[in-house]
Amino acid sequence: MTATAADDTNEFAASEQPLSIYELIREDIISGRLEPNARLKVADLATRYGTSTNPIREALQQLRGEDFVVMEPNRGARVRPIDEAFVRDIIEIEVLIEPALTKWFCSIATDADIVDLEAAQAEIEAHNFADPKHHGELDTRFHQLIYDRHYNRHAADLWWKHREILRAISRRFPTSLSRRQAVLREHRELIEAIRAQDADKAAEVVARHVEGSGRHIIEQMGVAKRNGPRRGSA
Amino acid sequence: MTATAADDTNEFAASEQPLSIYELIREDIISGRLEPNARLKVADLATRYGTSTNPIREALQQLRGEDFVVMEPNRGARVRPIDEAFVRDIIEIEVLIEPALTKWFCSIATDADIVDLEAAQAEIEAHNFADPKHHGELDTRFHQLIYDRHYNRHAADLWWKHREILRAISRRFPTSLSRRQAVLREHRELIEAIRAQDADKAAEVVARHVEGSGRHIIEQMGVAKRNGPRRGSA
DNA sequence: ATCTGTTGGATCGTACATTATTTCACATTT
DNA sequence: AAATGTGAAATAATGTACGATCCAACAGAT
Repeated sequence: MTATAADDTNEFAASEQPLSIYELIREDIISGRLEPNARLKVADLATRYGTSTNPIREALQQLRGEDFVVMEPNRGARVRPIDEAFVRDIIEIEVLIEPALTKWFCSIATDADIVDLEAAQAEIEAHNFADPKHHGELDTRFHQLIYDRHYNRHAADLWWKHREILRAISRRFPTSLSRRQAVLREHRELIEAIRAQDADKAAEVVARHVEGSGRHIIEQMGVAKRNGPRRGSA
Repeated sequence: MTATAADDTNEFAASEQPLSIYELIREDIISGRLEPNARLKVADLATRYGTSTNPIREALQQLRGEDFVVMEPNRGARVRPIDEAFVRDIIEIEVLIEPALTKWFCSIATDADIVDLEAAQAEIEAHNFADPKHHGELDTRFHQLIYDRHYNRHAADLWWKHREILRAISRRFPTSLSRRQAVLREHRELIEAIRAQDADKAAEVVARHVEGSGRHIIEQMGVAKRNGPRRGSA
């Protein structure tokens, strides 16, 4: 799979080839334009994307296979509702996988790779969390440098899929100041560990990084829920 | 062995509702009736399952999302070809996930759970690898006792999916005598570790178990390839 | 107020049209 | 004459339209 359409925000999308219906719906789910638990009527989507219903149905089935959509017989499809438990489940898997991927990267990293990582990190620090969405893209690119060339495509794809889901969520929440500091610190620690060829240290840092990221997202979700869905004044 | 497509679903005959097209195709892929890399023409499948093409197309899309089939634009679908690298990738992920699941099981296992595990193990030993397919079912049930109640549904589902793929492959190969011994020994070790509440030991045993299982499958695949490519419908 | 028949809407299955690809005969070239 | 390029027909995937079926909400009657 390896959908390498990572950094394009489908605005200049028409330049290459028209994205498939599947990709369009997927992007709309990840970006939040189609909200979690939103009903997905094939007729509506057909008019929305200017096609007939059959491509919509097939795209939804594929998305169901990827767990982005849930379907009940004769009752249609909905965007997968994402709750704290779901995020926790994904994070627990990533805490296992990402350190393993990182360890291998340590054994093949070159000077050029270190330079790339430092450049990506510099961009993150320069941007300094100004825009949550853009930060998400930069942060994804940073970690992608480490995982993308891994020989285990299955594991890398799994990371990517989880990453997109998490990005879709964290996009809606602010990043606390303490979390920002931790992110920057852990990234720097990670680069240092890789440079020092200390695979165990790098794995430990990544595990802590993922764990902390997940905890932060879950906390933000809890805050958002306590403050009530929409309906601001209290 | 020709055909016998009809009676192969006997074990689940109690199921009242007719299986969906998706489930039928999926079963045919896992059971090997649809061979790896086989071309999947919607028209053929439509006549095969006695329906029109649309349900077939949607089922294939879902299976694509689950990575059971691969599709190229305008060139149709094929059963995912499974090679050694693919198995290795899955095993590497399982080596990470299964120990973690097992550790948690240690903390919640009851006497009744131990009894169930021993009963499942007794069945495996009684059967003694007489029929590869049946052994696969028994072995799956053994491990399922450990993973099925885990709170992390995502991880458990991932295990189940990988398990089905591996079962589909190993079903075609014999189990070497040394591997058989190892399987039984490791299962007993695992039960003992759980009984002794030694989570680390249990995790270590499981990691070794998965690793060995994967290595064995990959070796068998290599043997099969050297002994000449399969006869088959192409 | 609960139950039942009706109605509206959406999903699901079938048939057909369109578009792309593969195949194979045939002509051209070396 | 063998090899290769061309093009038309066959084959199969993709898209569109429509009828059948199922479910949910609602109106009216007991």
